[in-house]
Amino acid sequence: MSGEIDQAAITAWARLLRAQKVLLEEIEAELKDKGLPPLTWYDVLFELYQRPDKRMRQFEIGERMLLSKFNLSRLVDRLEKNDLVRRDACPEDQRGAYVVITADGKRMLKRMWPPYAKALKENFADHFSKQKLATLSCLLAKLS
Amino acid sequence: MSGEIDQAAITAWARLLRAQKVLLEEIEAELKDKGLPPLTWYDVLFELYQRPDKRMRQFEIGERMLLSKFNLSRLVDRLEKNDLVRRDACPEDQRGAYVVITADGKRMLKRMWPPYAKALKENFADHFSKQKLATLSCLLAKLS
DNA sequence: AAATAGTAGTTGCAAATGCAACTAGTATTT
DNA sequence: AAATACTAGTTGCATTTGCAACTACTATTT
Repeated sequence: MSGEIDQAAITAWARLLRAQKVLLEEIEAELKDKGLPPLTWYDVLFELYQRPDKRMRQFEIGERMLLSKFNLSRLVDRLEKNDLVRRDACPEDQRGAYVVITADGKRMLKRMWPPYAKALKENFADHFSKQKLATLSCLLAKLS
Repeated sequence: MSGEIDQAAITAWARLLRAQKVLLEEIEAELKDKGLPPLTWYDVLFELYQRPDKRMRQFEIGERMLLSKFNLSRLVDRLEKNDLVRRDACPEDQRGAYVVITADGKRMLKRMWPPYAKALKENFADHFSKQKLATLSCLLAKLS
């Protein structure tokens, strides 16, 4: 509310930036090490998997993942090329299509989770008590 | 320490990811809107500016900013092309050079700060009390 | 002091990202 | 029902990132 920004805020921001960067790199490295695709693929597949009908419109994925439509368009291309998703006709709106997770996609999700979880645990979860995790989570929620 | 990763940890991680993404986008948008270069440029310039002699070896910048040497090499190219830094000879080690911030570089730093600070304040600092900021900062510190 | 290993930085190439312009369909206005 | 505005998604192009191979120098071994 006041004019100036606090030094404490800058420090916190710097740490947030750094923490996330390190963590992301660890996770990506772990996935790559196992010959698996990048984290973004997991995110898309997981979003789809969560849905009762295992499908979403592209723009819905974009909203959830905060991804621009042009990038998403090509990300879905890549997933499709690897048979992890399929584009199904969308009778309700002929402009777009449903992105549907395939059997291969579900398998990939299962294969990606263990290394993802491992990296997350070692580099993130294990550094906090349950109590502190809750606090952190609660604080970060204020930003969304 | 235990085998499984906690749901609370996953949620916290998801929020961290999301918060940082939104924030970064806001900041970059603010800079772009003012016709200014990306945040990474600010970071390099600031690292240099902080030094008593206003210069650093490339690998030092890389260590501080967690940037790979090849990306850094080209980032410095871009900065140099815009006269924001200079590469000075390094007599102690002929393999590399000193990256030095120029007068233009310092000016750019000053121009970039207000929009950066504004975005940071509005999208981050203003959402927290001093107390909560300290807590957040302290928690994030555990990850470095 | 020659040989070997290691480090700093660059460069070519492939993949990913960001942007603007575009196509094609939907919704709203008149 | 024609015209206009809007939305979903794609594509071409420029910039950026990531990787591997490379050059050039420094440090360590023998």
